[in-house]
Amino acid sequence: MSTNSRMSVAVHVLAWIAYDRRGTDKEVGTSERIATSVNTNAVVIRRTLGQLKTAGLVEGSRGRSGGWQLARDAATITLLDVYRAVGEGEIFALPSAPPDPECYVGYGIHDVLTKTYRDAQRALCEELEKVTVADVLHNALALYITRSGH
Amino acid sequence: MSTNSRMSVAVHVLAWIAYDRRGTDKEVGTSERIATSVNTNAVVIRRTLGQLKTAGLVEGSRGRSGGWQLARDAATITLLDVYRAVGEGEIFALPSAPPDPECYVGYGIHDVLTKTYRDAQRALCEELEKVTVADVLHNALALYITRSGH
DNA sequence: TCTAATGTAACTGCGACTGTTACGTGATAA
DNA sequence: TTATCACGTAACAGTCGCAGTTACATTAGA
Repeated sequence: MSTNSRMSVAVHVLAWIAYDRRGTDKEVGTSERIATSVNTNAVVIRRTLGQLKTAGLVEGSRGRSGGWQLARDAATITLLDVYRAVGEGEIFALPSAPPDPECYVGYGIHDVLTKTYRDAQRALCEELEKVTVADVLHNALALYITRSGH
Repeated sequence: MSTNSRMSVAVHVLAWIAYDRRGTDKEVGTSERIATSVNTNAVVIRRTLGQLKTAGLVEGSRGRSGGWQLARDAATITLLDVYRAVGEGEIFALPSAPPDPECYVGYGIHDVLTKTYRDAQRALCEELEKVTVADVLHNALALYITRSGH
């Protein structure tokens, strides 16, 4: 499957912002700094942040000392929110060319598949809804502490 | 998301083969005939059938009067079998470039995401497992009868 | 007003998928 | 035995989406 990594980038970005940096020299979350952690280009981060902003998950301010903040508490942002924010659509695609309507099977197959896919995707979304950005951040930090020896 | 339509094509193909054509002039299921119903090229169908064959879902015979048959009863082939047969991989991808290991968040984020994705995908697979090729065929035929007036 | 950050257009490179042609291989009907 | 028919697969083109990058306008605080 040829999926994209926007979901992963978005969650990383949100977890990064959620991490409390008060008292450090990197207090302000800029696209440049976030890009360093994600290891990509700042424009990629800004594109993702634009989607998260449209979805009401983050707030950005321009100009000097601008940057990004969460619009809601990290514990209230689920991965389903993120999934929808980054515009992830259908997991399964129907062929671009419609099937032969004269064929007994072809006539209704697309409608049947559409319904089946919808059910499957609902199950996926319910699972994503169980996990919040705060969970992800917590688990990531736990790994940092237990594994890296810092 | 930029998914492919292999899953849809594969299910269509299996449902087409599962449909009982005894007594008709189209008794033998060839890639050419199946392609007509799916409205695509026969080679595309053969590629898909090759994967289904490898997975043990269909059996093909070559030569004159060759064609395709199901290797198992349609009621025992689930959409999860198909999903695996066509080599659908991960729904969500991680970025190709690894995150910054020096960053508190970047250090463990990929492992956390991987686990979360696995849980979500498991839920999806469980849903696909509930539906069989026989179900799809049955529902598609029902639509043909109730809607088309045939 | 200088500086630093966002917002976005535009372009490139890359890879995956679909569709197509072509041809070799295998098996059977005649 | 041979002609026919269907699979198996390589090879190629066209399309599309994503990721990365550069460039520049816009915005707003120090």
